[in-house]
Amino acid sequence: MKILIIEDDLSFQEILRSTLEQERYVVEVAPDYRTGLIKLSDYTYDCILLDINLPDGNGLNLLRELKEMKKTGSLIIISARDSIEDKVEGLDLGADDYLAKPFHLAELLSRIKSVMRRNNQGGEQYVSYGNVKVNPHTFEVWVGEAKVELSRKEFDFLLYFMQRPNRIVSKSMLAESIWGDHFDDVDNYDFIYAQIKNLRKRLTAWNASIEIASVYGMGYKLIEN
Amino acid sequence: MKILIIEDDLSFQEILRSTLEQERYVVEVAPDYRTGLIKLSDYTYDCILLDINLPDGNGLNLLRELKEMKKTGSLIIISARDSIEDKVEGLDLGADDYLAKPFHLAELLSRIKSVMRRNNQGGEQYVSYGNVKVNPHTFEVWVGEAKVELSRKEFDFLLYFMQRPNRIVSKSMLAESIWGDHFDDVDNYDFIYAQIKNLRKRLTAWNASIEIASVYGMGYKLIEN
DNA sequence: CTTCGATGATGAGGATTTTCATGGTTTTAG
DNA sequence: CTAAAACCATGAAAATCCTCATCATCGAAG
Repeated sequence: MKILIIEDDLSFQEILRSTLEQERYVVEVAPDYRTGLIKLSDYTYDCILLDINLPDGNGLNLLRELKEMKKTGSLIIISARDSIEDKVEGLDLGADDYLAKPFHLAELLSRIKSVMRRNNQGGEQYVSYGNVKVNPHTFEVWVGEAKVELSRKEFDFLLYFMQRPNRIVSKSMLAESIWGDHFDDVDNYDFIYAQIKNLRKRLTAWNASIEIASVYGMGYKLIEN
Repeated sequence: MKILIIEDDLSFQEILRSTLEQERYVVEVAPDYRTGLIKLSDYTYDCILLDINLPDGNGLNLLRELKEMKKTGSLIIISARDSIEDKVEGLDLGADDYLAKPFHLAELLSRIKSVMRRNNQGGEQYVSYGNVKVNPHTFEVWVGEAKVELSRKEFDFLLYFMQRPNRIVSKSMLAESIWGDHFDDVDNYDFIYAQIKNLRKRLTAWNASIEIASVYGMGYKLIEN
C-alpha cells in the first residue's frame, strides 16, 4: 500500500512517515502543492494525506485538480483548523475523510484503514507496472492476460519492486522488508542473489515487459524494457 | 518484547495498546495501582509505561515498591501534568524517561526503543521459562547450560510461546504472528501442526522442563511440567 | 589499457518448510 | 453409551529456501 503525504510542517511530516512506515506502508512525501501535484501525475497512490494549509496554495485546489485527473485512491484531509466550512467543502470535493490537528496517530491509522476498506468495495486493488499486475491481498500475479505462479518469497520480492518501479532498491532494504526483524546487519547477501536470479528467470519465462536491473554497488532497480 | 501499560484512562490505554501491538510488542494493561502491582510481581516486563495519576494511589509509590522488588526492565513515566517536580522525583526514583501528555505516539515509540537500548548495554536480555532461555536478538536458545540448535520457524514458534507462558495461544494468532500479512483467514492449519510436532520433538530431545500442551478447540499452551 | 579488489551471478546440494494422506482423539448429539 | 463430526497428530513426499563454491563483471588505481 502506497501513501503520499502532502504536508509542509517537516517535523510533523517526519512523524507521520515513520509511523506509517512502521505500519509497512510505502510512504512518499511532498512538502508543498507543486511537488504534490507532480508526484500525483507521475504515480498512483492508494491513499493521500493532504494538509489544507500549504505554503504555495490551498490544498482544496489540489483536490479539484485531482478530481479532473480522475485519479483513484483514497484521500484524507488533515487540517489545523477544525472549521466546519473546510470540512464540508473538502468532503464535497471528494475527500474520503477529514481529520483536525492535533489527533492521535492511532486515530489516523484506523481512519486510513477504514477509508481504504470502503474504497476497495467492488473493485480490487492492484499494483501494475509494464504488463505485470499484482494483487497484494490474494497473492495473484498476471502477465498480460495470463495468470502466473510463483513462490512466496518470489512474490515478496516482486511486490516490493513493483511498489517502487524505477527506483534503486538496496539489498539491506530488501532484506529488512522481506525477512523483517530476523535480520541484524548480515554481511551475506547470497540468498538475495539467489532470489533475484529466480525472479529474473520467471520474468523472462513469462515474457514480462519488465526486468530487474542491477545497479553496481547500490542494489537493484525494476525497469520497463 | 513485553510491555505493561498502567493507565486508568481506558480509551487512551486502548490507543497505546493497539499502537504497541502493531509494533509487534506483547502488551498487557493494568487500569490501576493494585492491578499493576499484582502483574508486576507475577511477570517480568521489558518496559513499563506508568501513568502517575492513578485512581487508587500515586504512581510514584509504585515506583518505590518496584525498586524494592529489584525488578529489571525499563520504566517510562506518563503524566498529564508537566511539572518539573514530578519529573525530577520520578527520574530520581529510577524511571528511565518521562513523557508529558499529550505526546505523539511516534515520540513514545522512539523513547521506548532508546530506553530499552540503553538498558540493554552490558546485559543481554533473555526470555526464560522453565529451564529454557531464549535470546530474541541473536536467536540463540539454551536448555539448562547447553546451547541448542533449531530452525528459524521453530525459533519463531518457541519465542512466541515463551513470551506467553501458560496462556492459550490460538492457531490464528500463531499464523498471524509468524507469517504476518501473508495470511488471510486460511482454513488450513497443517503447517502449524507440522511445526508444533517438530518443536515438541525438539523439546523432549533437549529434556526441556516445558512442553506445548494442546487445548482442544482453542489452540496450544506452553506449560511447565 | 591493464590489473586487482570488490561486487554480483549461477548451478548444485543440503536444509527447511509446507502439503498430503491417513489415522487417532476429543466433544457433542442422539 | 455410541456414533458422527470436528479436531489434532504424524510420517513421508514435494516444494521452497538458503548456503556454498566457483566464475563473471564492474570500477578504480596505476
